[in-house]
Amino acid sequence: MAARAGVSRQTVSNVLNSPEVVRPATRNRVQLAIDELGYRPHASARRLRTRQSSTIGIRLDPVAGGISGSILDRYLHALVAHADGRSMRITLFTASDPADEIAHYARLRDGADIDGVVVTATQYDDPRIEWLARERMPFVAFGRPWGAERADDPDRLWVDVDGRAGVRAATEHLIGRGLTRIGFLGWPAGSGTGDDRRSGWEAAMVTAFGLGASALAELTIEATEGVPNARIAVERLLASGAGLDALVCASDALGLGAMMAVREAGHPHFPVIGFDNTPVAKAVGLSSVDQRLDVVARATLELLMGPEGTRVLPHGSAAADAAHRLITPQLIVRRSSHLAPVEEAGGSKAFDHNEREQEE
Amino acid sequence: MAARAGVSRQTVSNVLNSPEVVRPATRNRVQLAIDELGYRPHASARRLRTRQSSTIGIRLDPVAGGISGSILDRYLHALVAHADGRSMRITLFTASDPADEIAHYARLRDGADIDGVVVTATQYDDPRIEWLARERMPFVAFGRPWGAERADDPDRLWVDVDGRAGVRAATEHLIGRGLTRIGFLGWPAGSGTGDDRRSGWEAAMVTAFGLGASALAELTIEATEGVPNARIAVERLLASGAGLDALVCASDALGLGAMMAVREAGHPHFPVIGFDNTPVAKAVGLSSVDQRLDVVARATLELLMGPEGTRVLPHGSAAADAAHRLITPQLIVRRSSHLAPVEEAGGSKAFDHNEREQEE
DNA sequence: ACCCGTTCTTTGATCGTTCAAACTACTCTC
DNA sequence: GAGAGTAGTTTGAACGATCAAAGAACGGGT
Repeated sequence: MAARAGVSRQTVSNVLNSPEVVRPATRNRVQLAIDELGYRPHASARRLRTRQSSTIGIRLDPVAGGISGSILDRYLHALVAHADGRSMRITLFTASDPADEIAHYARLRDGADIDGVVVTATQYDDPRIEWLARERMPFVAFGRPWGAERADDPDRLWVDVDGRAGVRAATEHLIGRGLTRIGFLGWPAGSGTGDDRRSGWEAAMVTAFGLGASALAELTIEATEGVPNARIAVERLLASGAGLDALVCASDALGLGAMMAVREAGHPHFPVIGFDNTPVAKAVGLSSVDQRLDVVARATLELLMGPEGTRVLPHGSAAADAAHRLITPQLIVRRSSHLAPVEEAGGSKAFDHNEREQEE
Repeated sequence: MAARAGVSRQTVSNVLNSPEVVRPATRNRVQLAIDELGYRPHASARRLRTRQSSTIGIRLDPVAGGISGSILDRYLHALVAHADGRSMRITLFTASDPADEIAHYARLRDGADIDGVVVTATQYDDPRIEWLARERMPFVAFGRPWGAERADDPDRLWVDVDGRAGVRAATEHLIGRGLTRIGFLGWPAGSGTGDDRRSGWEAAMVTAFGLGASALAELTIEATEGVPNARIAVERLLASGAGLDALVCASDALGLGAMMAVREAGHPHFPVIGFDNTPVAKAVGLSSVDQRLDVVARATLELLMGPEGTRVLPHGSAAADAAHRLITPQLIVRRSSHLAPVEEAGGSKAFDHNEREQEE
């Protein structure tokens, strides 16, 4: 015990946890002894006494096949960095299905291993979220609850990226460059995220050109996620001779597939924009919409722990207007959308000037 | 306390930790009470008493730019899964540079937050490894210590992937298909990993065709990591009219760039093979060498905790022959290397039959 | 019956912290 | 100058598990 500074253990504890109650002179003396002896409180002892693990659990996805796998990765990185700033730690687990994941939640909570969880890859009527809410366990979902259900229930915290706004910005960027027949390559209707993104394109096209439903449908292509699917779909489209000026895509995988198809078909300047700003998009020069995962991660912790707090808030303590956060993403313009013969619109879009740096 | 089964706390503890010392009848009775009450030991209390955190720390890289970023991700996933099987948890941290990373090690160790660490992205004379060895903190490096230094020091545990063997297998696969002028697209000489991979190609070429140094040099292309760099280098090569039959590459990024260049130059069947088997390779049908990160992760824990153990072994307790593990990777053959007009060699190489499944 | 060795179970002590209450020293008030 | 109030510090207890040693139960041999 570092009571070598001639004070009691409790005073040491106070210096570390509530410095303001300790007289400055004493505080300095203790601090000096701490530095000198290199004393660090024993984390487990503290956690035992305070009944707080200061740890947040998150499931590490089994690398979701596609190239967008790195989204979670980047989000996780930002989350860990911000958590560190709040003296929180992140612990990982893996699960094979939602039921398994719930079992992990229960196990980790019962063992006082975690104070709360971050839920990713949310689905319609997600059983995990229902369970967490029922058990009154603190959590934040990355992903809105799609569908009619309680998206504004203050007991179900969530953060999400405003895909609609992002795709709208991408579309308007192309419109601003003088293009008119801008297609949308998205997933089959029915996925919340996909429909949301498409709605951004739709809004931009309707606003700019007043298109009707049939015109919009004509400009829409569907492909399930994956580079080859997109490639095939776009090849087919090109073969059918549909006159398109550009493509906005629901993901970088779709964007990459589209780009490969149009380039091979001999259109080196045909503009394509993806979504997610994955490393691959950067690598191949594909314009894309960046989710600003750093901002999302910060918002996640703000919901879970309050704006400045250093501990996880109890379930159900959020104000109605502080229970959800929708982050506006940012368009990153690269070669794939400004190589073209069309004049540069000179807008205020972000440019990616680092395009070649820091490849490892 | 679950002494509701009519026994003392210690007996409950024994049922959980050393069931063999408890009489079966008692054990069953206690187990029943445990299940019934849903009792879980308080992890922090146990950790305080046993002076073991049962936690391994690992740094989460700031997403290393390139498309190979997902390597750590997949390794991490496997590591977490295996750790769970040994009742271990993984905790993450981020660091801006080696010194910062070392500071994290010290902090986490002094706070009894971790029992050991896994070190990734190792370099020549890695300061982190020197520090860990000096402090006698348990650790395993993912990556051999390149250079002359003590690669066989039993105090410096490491696992790595045998890049040489992987590239050799890839090259031999092409040779088996009747190709002869097989080039190697690699990073500039001087990186341990890169030189190791090139040596596999060299070995295969020398064995098959008895090439000399100048012939080998003629077939070697250099590009720094990154899709565009590879693309440019290969475009240049094609323009210069060097007659090549196929390309083996040091990474998927190089492979992807090469593939884009040869496809655009009108060679849809020119075989290309990458390395790392990233999701992107899978997505675009690029043959690649898979690092078998699951095996690497298992080996990591075996070095850190012994073949079956459930706790981290003290530093320096490894036998000389159990301190390092070199994992042989596996060639995954896809369209990029077997579309060709050349006859299929009918070898025993692994095929990737899942190519389109489970894209999210 | 008695003692003895085994096998199984219980009892105190302890890990290192923080909580809650008690104590000390000092200042202020009337 | 006695009592009340306040700021700073110390003391005992507790968090919930495991360790080490002591105690109880049970057969078996003499």
